[in-house]
Amino acid sequence: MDPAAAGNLSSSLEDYLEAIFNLTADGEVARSKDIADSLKVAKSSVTGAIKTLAEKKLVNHKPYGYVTLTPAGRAAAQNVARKHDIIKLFFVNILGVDDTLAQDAACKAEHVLGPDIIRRLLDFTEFVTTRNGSGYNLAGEFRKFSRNSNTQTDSMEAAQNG
Amino acid sequence: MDPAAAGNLSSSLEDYLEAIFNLTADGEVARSKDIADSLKVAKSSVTGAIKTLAEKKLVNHKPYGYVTLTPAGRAAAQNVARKHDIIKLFFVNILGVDDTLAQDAACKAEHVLGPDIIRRLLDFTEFVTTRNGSGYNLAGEFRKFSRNSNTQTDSMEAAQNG
DNA sequence: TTGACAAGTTAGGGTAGGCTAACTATATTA
DNA sequence: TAATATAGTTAGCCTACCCTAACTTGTCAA
Repeated sequence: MDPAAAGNLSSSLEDYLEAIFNLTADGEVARSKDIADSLKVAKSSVTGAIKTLAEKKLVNHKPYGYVTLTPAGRAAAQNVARKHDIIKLFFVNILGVDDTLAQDAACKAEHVLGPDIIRRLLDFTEFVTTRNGSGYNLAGEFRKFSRNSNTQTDSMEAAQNG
Repeated sequence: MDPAAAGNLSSSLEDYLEAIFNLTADGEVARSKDIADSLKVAKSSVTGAIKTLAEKKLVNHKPYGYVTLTPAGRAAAQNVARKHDIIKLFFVNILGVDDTLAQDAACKAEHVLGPDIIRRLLDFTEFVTTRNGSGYNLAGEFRKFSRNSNTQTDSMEAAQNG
């Protein structure tokens, strides 16, 4: 897991890596077409990204063949995927965000939150969940609290949502 | 506050708007040089961004003059600044993140979190703070919980931090 | 085994955003 | 008021991504 290569990845390249990771999770190989579909980009964009990732030794690829992650690529992808899961879990389980929205937001936030904040977010979610087991349902109480304080601002927020 | 103009701003343009907002907060005018300094970009990059923002009617500007926000620009900037504050407050007051790190992370996250999540984050911070007032210090308890579970992973995270 | 269709690549172009260097305008100050 | 320093602009270049269109390769079924 070469830190020099995986350390400075753009959001875009992290997305490609994550997509390959998800596509190959069940032992399948990733094909260019599937990557394009899952990221909703053109096939040629995938070719370009794969080329860049291959130069960084994060994926294995020979022309017209499928794509697999190198150990370094797998580590980097796993790191992104882990961030994604932690963020989404916090959004859904603690904040009570709708699953789809949480998914979308996690896809973006995963590229901007560093390891310190991610660790704390994970710990916090675990902390609240643990306390929850020991009698008091903090997330549930927050749900009630939240419902009361937000009724008339929703339409204005919906208009801003992107 | 024209939603068509302010709705599709890039992270970069939001940063410029926010910088102008902060520079003009105390009734001062914003000068190109100051914007460049605060965003750590070249003067010519500011000129280009200002031109784009002026086309979108978000700033007032005449060549070699200073820059002010239009009502629409002020609304958009305020929205970004508000997001920033809410995210940072959550990081610092709830997660116990260091101020500088929280500031940096908020600068990035403010561009990717939508209004629904921002509202919930604000509510949640308020909820925890309110409960805190009524006897139980949740954030403080989390601080203790967090300290115990993280001692040996820190060096590895420091290496990844960017 | 050979078309035909699907998958992948290449070529070329567009936008956004950054940079440096050189120029122009403004402000300061001797 | 003229010289100089600072601020702002312009021109030109670069990188990162994305796109479409056209071409090449691979594969599967008749």
